Formats: sequence, C-alpha cells, structure tokens
Amino acid sequence: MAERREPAAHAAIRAAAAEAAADAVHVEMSLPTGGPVSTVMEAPDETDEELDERKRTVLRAIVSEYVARGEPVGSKRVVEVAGLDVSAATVRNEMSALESLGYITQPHTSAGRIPTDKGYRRFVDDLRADPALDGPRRELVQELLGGAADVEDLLARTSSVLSQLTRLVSLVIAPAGDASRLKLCELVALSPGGALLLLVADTGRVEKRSVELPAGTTDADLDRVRTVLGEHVRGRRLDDVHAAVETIVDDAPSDLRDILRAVANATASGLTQDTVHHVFVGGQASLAGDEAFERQQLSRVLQLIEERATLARLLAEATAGDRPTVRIGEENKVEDLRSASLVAQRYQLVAAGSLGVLGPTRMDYATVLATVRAVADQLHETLTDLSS
Amino acid sequence: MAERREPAAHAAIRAAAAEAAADAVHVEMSLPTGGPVSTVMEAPDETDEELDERKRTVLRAIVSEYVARGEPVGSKRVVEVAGLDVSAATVRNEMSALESLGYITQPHTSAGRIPTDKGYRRFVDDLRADPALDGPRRELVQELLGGAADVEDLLARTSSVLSQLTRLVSLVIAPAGDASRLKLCELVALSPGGALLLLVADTGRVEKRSVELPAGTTDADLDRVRTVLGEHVRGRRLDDVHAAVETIVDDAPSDLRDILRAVANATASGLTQDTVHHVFVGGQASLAGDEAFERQQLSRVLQLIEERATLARLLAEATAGDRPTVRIGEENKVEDLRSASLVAQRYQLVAAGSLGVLGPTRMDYATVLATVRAVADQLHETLTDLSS
DNA sequence: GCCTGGCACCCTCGCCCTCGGAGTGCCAAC
DNA sequence: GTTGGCACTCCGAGGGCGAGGGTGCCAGGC
Repeated sequence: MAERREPAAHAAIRAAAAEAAADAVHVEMSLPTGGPVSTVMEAPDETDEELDERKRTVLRAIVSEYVARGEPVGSKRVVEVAGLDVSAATVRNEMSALESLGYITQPHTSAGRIPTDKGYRRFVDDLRADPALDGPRRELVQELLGGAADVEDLLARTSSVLSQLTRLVSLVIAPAGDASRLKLCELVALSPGGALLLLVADTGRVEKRSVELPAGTTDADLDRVRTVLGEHVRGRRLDDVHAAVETIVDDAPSDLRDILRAVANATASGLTQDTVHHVFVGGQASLAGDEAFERQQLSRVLQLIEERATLARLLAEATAGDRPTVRIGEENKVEDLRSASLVAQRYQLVAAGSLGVLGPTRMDYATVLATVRAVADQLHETLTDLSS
Repeated sequence: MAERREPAAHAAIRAAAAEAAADAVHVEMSLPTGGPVSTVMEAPDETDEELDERKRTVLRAIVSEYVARGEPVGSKRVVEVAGLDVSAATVRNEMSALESLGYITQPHTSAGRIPTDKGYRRFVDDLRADPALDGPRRELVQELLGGAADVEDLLARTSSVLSQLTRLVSLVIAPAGDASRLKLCELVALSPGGALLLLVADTGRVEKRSVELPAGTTDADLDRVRTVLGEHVRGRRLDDVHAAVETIVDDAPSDLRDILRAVANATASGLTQDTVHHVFVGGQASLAGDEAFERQQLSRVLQLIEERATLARLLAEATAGDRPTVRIGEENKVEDLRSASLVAQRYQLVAAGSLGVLGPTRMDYATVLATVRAVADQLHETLTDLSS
C-alpha cells in the first residue's frame, strides 16, 4: 500500500547498474552497426525494397552515431563508422536519396543529417534479429528479480531495474485482474458510518474500497453480510465481483439490502479498470538529466506520467503481440509524446501485464529493446515460479 | 493500493487551480511588500535589531521582486516597488549595507541584487504575521478535501491540491501508525508455501506482508493461527504488533510455532518505520517547468524524490512544531537540496503526519506558506471529521 | 552507369569588437 | 542623513569575420 516500496536491493542495483551503464553507449551489443568490421550484406538482393543494402547501412550508421553523439552526422563520419568501402561523395548521394525518402533530415542546410521518426522506425524494424542483452546485465536482471517476496514487490523491482539499466523512465503495470481469483473478501467496520471492503486476490493483490454504511448498521449485520459475501464472492474473478454482488443484493434479506447495495456501489468503480491505475514508475530523474529533451518537452512528458490513467492506457494499448512494441515520436497519438518514444512489451500470456520504458526519440533502441525484452522474460519467469 | 489513485476531482481542480494560479504571481496576498501604498512601520523602533525598519523594507522588496521577476533588482526598482520616500542613492547605501551583512548579493559587479539564502530566511522570519490564503483558494481547498472517501484518498487529494496550488512538488506523508489501532489481522493462503498477512488499522490503512509458510502447513493450521493472532493482536497499536506476535510465539502450541515465527518475521520490518515509505508526491512536472532550476539541479532533486525513504525522513525531521517550517537552500543538510527550499508542516497533533512542498529557493514564500498552512489545517479538520 | 575527387557554396559557431543600458560606488553639496 | 551627479563596470545584443564542417554538383574515370 505504500506508494512505492523501495526494495532493499535498490542500493545494490544502483552501484551495479551504474557500472553496467557506464559503457552502455560504447558497447554496441553485437549489432551490425558497430565498428568498421561489419559491412554485413546478409541477403545480396531484396530488390523490391525501397532501400538497398547500402542505404540501409548508411541509415543504420547515421542513427546509431546520432544516438551516441547527439550531433548531426556527416557523410565523412558515416564512411568511417559504417566501414563502407566507398567515398564520402557516394555516401552523400545515398544520404541525399535517404533524405528525399524521408528517413533523415538536415537541421539546416549544409549540416549533417539526423534521423527522422521514419528513419528511427526503419532502423528499429531492421533490428529484427532481436539483440540479446549481454551476459552481465542479464545476470543482474535475473538476480534482482529472483528474490522478490510477492508480486507487488516484484513489480516495484522490475520498474527499478528497467529504469536503472536504460536510464529512461520505466513503466510497469500489473497483470490484469482477469485471471486472478478472489481469495478473501472482508468487511471491516472502521467508524460508525463507514467500513472498509477488502478484496484479496490469489496474486497477492489487495484492493480496498470505502463503504458508507446505512445509519443504524450493527456489528451483527456486518457479520451476516460478511458471511453472505464470503459465500458468493470467493473464488470469483476480480472483474466478476461487482456483478456477483449485484445479484446478491436482490436475494438478500431486506435488512441487509442497504448494506449490500453500498458494497455493490463500492465495487462498481471497475476493479478491472482500476488495475490500470496500478502502475509503477521509475527513473524520472534520468529523464530530466537527458539532454535530448528540451525543457518544455520534459515538463510535458512528466506531466503525462503523473496522469497514471492515461499512461496506463497508453502502455496497455501499445502492447499487443508478445514481441516488444516501439512507438516512435509522431507515432504516438498523444500530443505530449511527440518527441518521445515508448518501448513496451507484454509480459504474461494470460492475464497479461505490460512493461516498458519511455524516453526521447533519440534513444539507443537496440539496447533498450534488448533490455525490455530480457526484463519482460525474466519477469514472466519469476511470476510463473511465484505462483506455482 | 494503486500507486496513486487519481481522485475523480482532479479534472476539476486542474481547471480551477489553473485559474487561481494564473494571477498568483501578481496577487500579493495582502502582504506589506506590495504596492507603493504600504510603507508599514509596525513598531517604530526595535533598536537591538541588526536591521532597521527601512533595511527590512528594502530586503522585502528585493525578495518579492526577485521572486516575481527572476531578475536581479536594482536600487531604482526597489524605490518604485517598495514605495519608499527616499532616493535611489539612499537605497543603494542600504543595499550596500545589506550586502555586507550577507542578506543579498550581486551576480556580478554592477548588476542588481538577488537575495542570498540568509536573505530569504530573514524575509520568511519577518512574515510572522502568517498570511492567510485568499478566499477563493481557501474554498477550493475545503471543497476538494471535504469529499474524500478514506484516508488514503484524502492524502492523495491533499498532495494534488498542494502541488496544483503552489506549482511545486508536494509531499504528504501519512500519519504515523502510533495511535491507530489494529482492526483486523488476517492470514490468507495464496500458494502452497506462501501466505499474505493483512493488517488493517482503524484509519483505513492496510499493510500487507508476505509470509513464507513452513512446508506442510495445512489450512487447519492457518485457521488456528488466525484465531490466535486475532485474539492477541487486534486493538493493538501498529507499532506494537511485532512485539505482540513475538510473545505469542513462545506460548503457542509447538506445531504452530513455526508459522507464528514466520509471521513475526514478516512484521519485523518495522510497521512504524515503514510508514515512512508511505508518501504521496505530486507535481514533479511543475518543477521541471520551473525556470528557477538548472537542469542538473532539477535532475538531482527529482532523484532525491524518487528515494522515498530519504524524502520521508527529511520531511518528518523538518516538521517539529505545529507551525510551518521552512528550510532554505543551504539550510538543507542534504547536498542535493542546496538549491531548493522545503516548506512543511505537521498536520495532526497526535500521531502527526507531515506535508509540505519542495521547490527552488526562489519561490513565493508568502503564498506557499499560506497554502501549506491552509491545506494542513483543512486536512487536519477533514481527518478529524473522518475518524469521528 | 556508377563511383569519385574536386570545387564552390552554405551555414553555423566561436571570437572579437562595439555599443547601449542598467546598475553601482563615491563624492560633494545640501 | 540624504541627495543628485558622475565615472566606472559589466552584461548582453548585435555585427563582422574566419574557420570548420558539410553539402551539391560536375566532370572525369573505371
């Protein structure tokens, strides 16, 4: 019930992750964008492509170089970094073509190029051979998520790990209540006119709702209601609870009806829907430190983050399949995210929750994708262990 | 249990507060710093003072002008704004004196003056006639805090109101568990080896703890433990729970001992201490939008905010008496808050919680103090209503 | 037909300089 | 003690200049 409990492991991760992240920019994660070594030409011809292999190489070089350095990258640097065996002039032609195709753009005439959203998109799509997270960090994730006490704690840790490894804002939403079953339904009298309805799911999730009791409710009444509720509600799915209570109301003895009605009201504010608000966020400070964001954009994004409902909806929408999803800049429907990218993934097949990170469009997609994926996998695994 | 539930009223407050805040800078809150009207001289002589009345007036003018405009303020402007009946040259002399006393400083030679931390401190101390929050906003606070369903919700709203009205980061920590009594103690089996311990206080606070059950624990065992716990723990203060459980362990039938031991372990991680983590934060976006913070400072402060434990400790420490406390810049022991100020107040006399706001040293102390105070009072009142 | 070196051109950025404005400190006079 | 006056300082905006980096294009070569 704490807003976000800080797992004991945080101190540990901070040290570890800082170390790991220190070289994050330079470690190229065995991607073909790296040093002059890899002029990879996997399939010699894919003729129907808009971009031939060399253009793609150039684009890759521009994206990764721009992400790393933050400055527009010129033809000369592309040659160096992509290890192409052609002259800068040739690359210039390619770049010119890439520009008219909308993949890159110039901040001003006679400056280097920077990727457009479309360029990032293409870059990300070309990463289809999903890069794996490197060993040390993979182990770190495993270690930190392994020792969680309950689901709540686990998700908090997950959020922490994600943000520390990516240095972006991490988002984790709990699995939807659909599949979880109600273990306990309690009604606790707090003050004369008010009680607290407690719903506990088998995942360890606890929902509480205030119930306004009708005047004159006695403890005995409450006992009876408790029994009735216990009988009819236990074992149900969370999103069934409201309906279940509604049906009881009518069948109940008339003197309990008012109380049950109050309980029904309390459960009305959709238990499923409410899951949405149950979102863990971490790493907002890193976002503030990121030079890639303008002051105003930063403020907007932070504001959006504070509106948990919107945020959760976004995240849920973004995670359709079971592979990581990337929403780049303008691809985000939300105005405030125009200059941001979201990398997200579902993490459970049934009753899926979602997790992801949010950062400037200028982010290291390869590493981020690898991290999100690894964390989601590990979370999935730990969850499975935990519930068995 | 949602990280922070967004009260339905948020949309409403957003509109209302925006309106209210729009003129916040110019409305001078009936302080004697305002227009040329008020050359207030309350007590004609307080001779032992380091600062005579005129110096104080000058200081007041500098502080409020600097806060409002964000630029160093010169002697000429002081004359205008403070409505002093002397020439700029005279004011310059006073300013020179104020500077050598350490109340104000020059960003560079031949620029206007800006307040030092000491200057702000003095300004705040001179506000002893606590300014009251103006009518409309006072009503807004009342309205928004009045309709809270339970304590949790109330505190979330409080945090929201505070940050919206001040446009700073708001902090609210829940009342310490000391005085609240345990209403319910439940043990719910979730998986074969694990259970969930639920503690419900009469304030509506719910604590949950994972309990690792010894192998071979049966449902019947759990029932018995539940009964034992119920008998001995109910009605206790939250911070007594652990001790209470400990004593039961020894007296219990040997076959229950292991389970009770596990329960005792679960309650060990101080229930009082843990309260500390229960902190509501709002308005981080406003902080990012505030020009008064450098990028790096901003990041540091945000980072500190993410460490809930430190934050809560700070807030708790800062709120000693029952009047608002102000910690300005260097007065904060924490390195990362060197360029920030904290305005905080306790909000209940018994089992006090704390609330406050955090922002750049260059903040409108008068308004902020008034707001913090009004919100604390209202919160206190609503809490009293709620628990009666 | 594609690649390349060369070249003219463009734009930014840092630098310097200048100039106006704002503010100060000091002084002599009231 | 206060004041107007004055010289001085410093910042910041604006303009000019040169260097650097980048481009686009072209003509020639493979």
